Amino acid sequence: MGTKKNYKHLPHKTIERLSQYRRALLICLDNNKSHIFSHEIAKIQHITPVQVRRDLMLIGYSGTLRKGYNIQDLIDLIGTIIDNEEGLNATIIGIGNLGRALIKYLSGKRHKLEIVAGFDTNPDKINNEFSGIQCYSVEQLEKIIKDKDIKIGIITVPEDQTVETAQRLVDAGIKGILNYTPKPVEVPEYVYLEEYDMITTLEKIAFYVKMAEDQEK
Amino acid sequence: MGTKKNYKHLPHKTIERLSQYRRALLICLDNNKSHIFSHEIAKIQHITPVQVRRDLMLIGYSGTLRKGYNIQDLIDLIGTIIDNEEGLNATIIGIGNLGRALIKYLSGKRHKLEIVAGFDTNPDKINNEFSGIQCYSVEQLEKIIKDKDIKIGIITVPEDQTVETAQRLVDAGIKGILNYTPKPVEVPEYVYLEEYDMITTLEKIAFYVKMAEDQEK
DNA sequence: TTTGCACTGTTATTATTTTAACAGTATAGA
DNA sequence: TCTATACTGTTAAAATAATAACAGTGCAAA
Repeated sequence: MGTKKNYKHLPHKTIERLSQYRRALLICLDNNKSHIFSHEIAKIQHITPVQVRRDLMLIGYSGTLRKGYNIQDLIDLIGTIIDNEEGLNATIIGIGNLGRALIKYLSGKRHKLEIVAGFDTNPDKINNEFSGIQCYSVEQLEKIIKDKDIKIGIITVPEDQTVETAQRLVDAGIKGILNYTPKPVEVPEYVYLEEYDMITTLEKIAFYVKMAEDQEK
Repeated sequence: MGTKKNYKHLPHKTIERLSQYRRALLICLDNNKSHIFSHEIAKIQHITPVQVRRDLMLIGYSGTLRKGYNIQDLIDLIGTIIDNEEGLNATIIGIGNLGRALIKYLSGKRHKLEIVAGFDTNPDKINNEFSGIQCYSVEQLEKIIKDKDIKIGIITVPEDQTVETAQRLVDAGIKGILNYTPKPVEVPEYVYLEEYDMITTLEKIAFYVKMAEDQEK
């Protein structure tokens, strides 16, 4: 009777926060802390302690009264929930400034989630390494994705190549796409798609800054 | 009785979508379309037509039956809502790969929201231009922010400089901060803060890819 | 040993966001 | 001129997410 927790029904927001909790916990671990209180996590994440406790309740983790949560245990548990046990390989298509920033930042950070290849059309970049990641010609996209069992594709190509790139990724059997270009793409429902346009975030901030200023008057 | 719409109470999610609608509308405008249906916008944004119509209702915009929404008018209206009439200046601190990617992408895209300066500590970068944006020494941060009336700061510095950078921005009188580093910061409540960690997005995708795979079995 | 305190864990409530239902209407075609 | 169609706009309902309320508990100080 495998009564393994059914993490499938965790709220989307909780998933995001679990990732953020882990990030914070890893920092605390580096600082030689062994336990942490819900209100400490909450402060780092700019949320309430209740929300932290509620999230942890949902994943079935119990802390110790007056001592808080064991940091290492919690990191491990979050890992079993959001990480793929066998690891998951990702690739970045478009080794421009953004692509290189991502490679540099992501590589080596999470051993269950690795960037294993980059792609570009520029001959100066092809066959070079960036932060230890090999850059291939996009012509080899399908082959490398298959060979290296890549499941997630991060699109950082110039806007006019976005749609074609996404299509090739889908055809190559990719399961998740993160599109950092401002051009929206369409994918079959079996591919998980996340689109992030930096200008949207910026405009949102601008809106609330404006609102705050109007308030003052 | 200035019954100007009170956009202050628009849902957060609607604000985000308005920015995205405008992005999509601008593309359609380039393609010489004059009108667009709610279901067309919806398809681009991967949402339902109902949600589009509801958002537009909230901002008080009316389309034409059987003709849809006038693209230019809608772009203009969204502009009056999310843009600051006098424009809003922003700056990027940290002209590494990510900073340069942002400058290149954002500069010239929205005339009411401009990157007007960059900052770095590297002497090779200081006093150079990147995509037309002047890079200054961080030593001049406070002065330039005041002189150029900068309201929004985008942090793309190395992780260990995040907290100090945020503090200086706050002290310099910045009103909104977008933190792209993985290190969370604290700001007073009068500063609007948005934090974005790319690894969170990626881990979220990994989670749902994993879920989909588990499903198959 | 008792009382207050500082935590966790859970249920209940409220707020927010999305989705559904449907009323209204101009156009096109019969 | 009647009817079906293809839209918009609005209200109602449902789903999701956040917050509040509070019960439980063990330590610590008196």
